[in-house]
Amino acid sequence: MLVMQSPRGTVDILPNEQIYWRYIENVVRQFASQYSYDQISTPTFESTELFSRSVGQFTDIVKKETYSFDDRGGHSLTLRPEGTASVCRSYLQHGMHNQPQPVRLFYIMPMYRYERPQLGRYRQFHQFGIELLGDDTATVDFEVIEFATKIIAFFGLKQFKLNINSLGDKESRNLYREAILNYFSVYSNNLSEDDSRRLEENPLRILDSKDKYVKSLFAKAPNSLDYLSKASKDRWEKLLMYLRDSNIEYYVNTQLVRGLDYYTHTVFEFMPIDGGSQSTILAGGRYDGLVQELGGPSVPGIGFAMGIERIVEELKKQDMQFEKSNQVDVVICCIGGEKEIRKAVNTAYKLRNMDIKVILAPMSKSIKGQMRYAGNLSSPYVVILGSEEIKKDTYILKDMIKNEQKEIKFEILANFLAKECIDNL
RNA sequence: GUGAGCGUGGCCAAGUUGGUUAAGGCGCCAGGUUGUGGCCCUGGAGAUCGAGGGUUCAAAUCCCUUCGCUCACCCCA
Repeated sequence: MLVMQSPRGTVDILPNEQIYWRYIENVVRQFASQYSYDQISTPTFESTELFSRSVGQFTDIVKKETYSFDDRGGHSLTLRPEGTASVCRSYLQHGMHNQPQPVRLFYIMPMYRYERPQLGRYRQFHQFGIELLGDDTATVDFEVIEFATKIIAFFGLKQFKLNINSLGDKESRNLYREAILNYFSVYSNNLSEDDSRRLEENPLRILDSKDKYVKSLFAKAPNSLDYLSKASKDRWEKLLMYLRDSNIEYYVNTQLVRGLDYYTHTVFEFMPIDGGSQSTILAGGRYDGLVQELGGPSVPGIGFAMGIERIVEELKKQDMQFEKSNQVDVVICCIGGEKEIRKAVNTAYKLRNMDIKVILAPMSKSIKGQMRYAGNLSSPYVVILGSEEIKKDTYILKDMIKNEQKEIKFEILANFLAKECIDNL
């Protein structure tokens, strides 16, 4: 039946879905503008090395989820699995560290991850994200979190709660990693395959485990906040203070660790209270070592990414009313032959010059078929042209809602339509 | 990558102890007298039952393979 279909994990965004996308994009752009973020777009593919150096070559994302290939020149390229690394690369490449700091950027771009598809999880998906580079004070941690909070609230996603945690700087993070490793190693014989693997490769990830036994161990497990250096602890407390001052609701979740290696200090995530699996809708954090890791100066950064497909899913649940964006004003129907059609074509041309949204009904159909077509488009008006009208140089204007029609001259028709359709511009 | 469920015309779907032309609804198209939509009536197009192979006299219904979707893991936005 279907000889060709879109590759696994990819979807067509059909006309009736576009409305959600346009809406989200508009909202997001408005927020970006309010917070003074400028848009950046980076290439769909980058040198593979960019991601292994930033995201981390031992993370699952890089290890088993990238779309990588060699180009004809033998360079290994990778479809970007996330946006932060690319933005940092661009920041460096174009010397944005020489601009007044911090630099605020946002993006809306497709991302690629080779994963098993599920609802809300695709191989090509889209993210809106912001990055703030060149300021390491807690004030911008607050700003970024505030931005995220406002956007989530704007979309009416009340069931999503802000979870935050601090991983500390590199040193604190390493100390903590050590502590986790020691603590769980004691129980290593009882760990599942997945969990022992995690413990070996990326100990912090074990805090994400859904295993009941492992979860029971969390209670007495080392707490990341206890391993923060003085400076880390200080910024963490400031951030919480700022949040409290603004009455931004947050939940300190010391089990919150992220899957990308570059995160330091603040990490946060919007998760639903009754968490399903593909349920995180927005997540981010600070990445102070990243730019340097890419060969640049030591530039701190913080940002977040929001999954647009996941927002769309949520909006669909809300039963939102959108205006039909492509509503035509007038459909022109013909009764007769070439002469009538010729005049109809020219009439459409003249009305379009006045910015009226007008289309011809399909001329191969009978008048009944043409009217049905106009009805299906819920066109508020129909103009009918027949031999009688040609003779008198008049037009029949039918109001499809009131079910009334009158025969008028072009001037009157044009003036009327111009007036009626003015708010559709 | 692991485990489970599902896959019938554009959409929603009946039908599975294997057996004549694979229901129905929506949508689409055309008519219901000569130049007009929406309601109603009538008719029509459209499915090699996801694909490939096998078992059988006979399969949408059984078996195998494969593709896709969904769910739980893994992971993550």
